[in-house]
Amino acid sequence: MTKGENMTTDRLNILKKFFKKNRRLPSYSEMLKLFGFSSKNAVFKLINKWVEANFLKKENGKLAPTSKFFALPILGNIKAGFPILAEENKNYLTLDEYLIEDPQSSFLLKVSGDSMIGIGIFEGDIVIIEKKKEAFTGDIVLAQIDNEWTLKIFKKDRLKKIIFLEAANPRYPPFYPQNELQIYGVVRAVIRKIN
Amino acid sequence: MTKGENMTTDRLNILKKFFKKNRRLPSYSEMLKLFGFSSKNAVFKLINKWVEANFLKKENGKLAPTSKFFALPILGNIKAGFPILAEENKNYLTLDEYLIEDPQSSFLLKVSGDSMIGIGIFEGDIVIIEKKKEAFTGDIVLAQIDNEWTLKIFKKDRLKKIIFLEAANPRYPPFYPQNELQIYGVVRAVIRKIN
DNA sequence: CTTGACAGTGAACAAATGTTTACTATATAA
DNA sequence: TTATATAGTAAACATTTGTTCACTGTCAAG
Repeated sequence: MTKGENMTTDRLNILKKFFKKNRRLPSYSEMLKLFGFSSKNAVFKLINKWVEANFLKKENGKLAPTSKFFALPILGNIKAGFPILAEENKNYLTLDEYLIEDPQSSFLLKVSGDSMIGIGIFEGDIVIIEKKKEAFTGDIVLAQIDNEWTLKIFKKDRLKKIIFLEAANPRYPPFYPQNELQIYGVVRAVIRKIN
Repeated sequence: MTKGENMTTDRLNILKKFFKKNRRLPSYSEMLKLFGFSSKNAVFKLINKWVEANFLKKENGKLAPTSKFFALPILGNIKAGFPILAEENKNYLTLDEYLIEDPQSSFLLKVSGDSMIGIGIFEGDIVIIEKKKEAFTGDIVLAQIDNEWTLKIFKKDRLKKIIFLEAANPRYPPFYPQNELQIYGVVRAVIRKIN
């Protein structure tokens, strides 16, 4: 990596920090100060490099970050050979884009209880739930049972045409609803923050 | 909720979709078309309402979304009483902001293997790793053992002054490093996408 | 009714925007 | 050495920006 490349990566990081803080890109005049230039044309050329490198894009004459701008590098399998930390073979992932397909119909839920430990959902975890009223066998659903809310595994016995809810913890028995069953959504992702 | 409020929420959703797609806010002229106005002043007034409602903010005369703009509602405990889906008592959370404190020193890793199933980290999960070379007892670390990469629990026996790595799976024995131990980072979050 | 708030139109405008052009200095490669 | 690409300065400019002011129609409350 040459001196110049280091320079532009540094500046790209400055730009990323600005966006993280302000949730927008700075204007060219703001970048002047940000990068320590004294000519807007210097900014102009720098921006165009980033556009070519696909960190930014211009449409309608407006500047915007690309997905690459935000993305974290995702490294392959843990068990892959030695050079997993190498610069090559990188993939990128933006968490929000990866996890939340439709923000309108999604919400988060903080899990309490241990009814789902069998499939790795623990107390304190956050689950992303997509609002919907139907589910398929195997879906983890948010349902209302006896005026209480729970996460359970939705099961449908096709032969017997019976619907029931199962916990992922042997200590809890399966639940067979008497009448209709209120399903509010299905779990699309599990998130656990450590520390 | 009145007709008017519905109107503005609809338009806010249009704005959110625009941002999700373009990663920037539209200009007032773009909003003209977006919202179906024919006067920029209509946009101006609408924007100011959203600024007051803290969905957007203006600084330096520049418009930007707030954290509230992106955030998903987070609903309280599953076992909480009936009205957990009510509009009140809402909290909001932005995933990227919540999960990634320092994007510069973080990367993602796709987990393979079952050495961590005991603490709910499964094959296919994605872990967010913060690059660092030191760890505390109990940290889940990414370490290099015998030219192979693994996630293990870092343990320090204070009395014996011994460092060792533990799997969260009884099938794997603890690892006692002969010489020095290469630690590359510690796991800060676990993410599992379902479906 | 009247009144006032609300939602929007339309035009005008200073300020800021991104772009272009011409030029300089520095470093790299032939 | 010469040539050439790179990184930046400086000034000029059309276009677009967000804002302001004056005005209109509509609807609900007193």
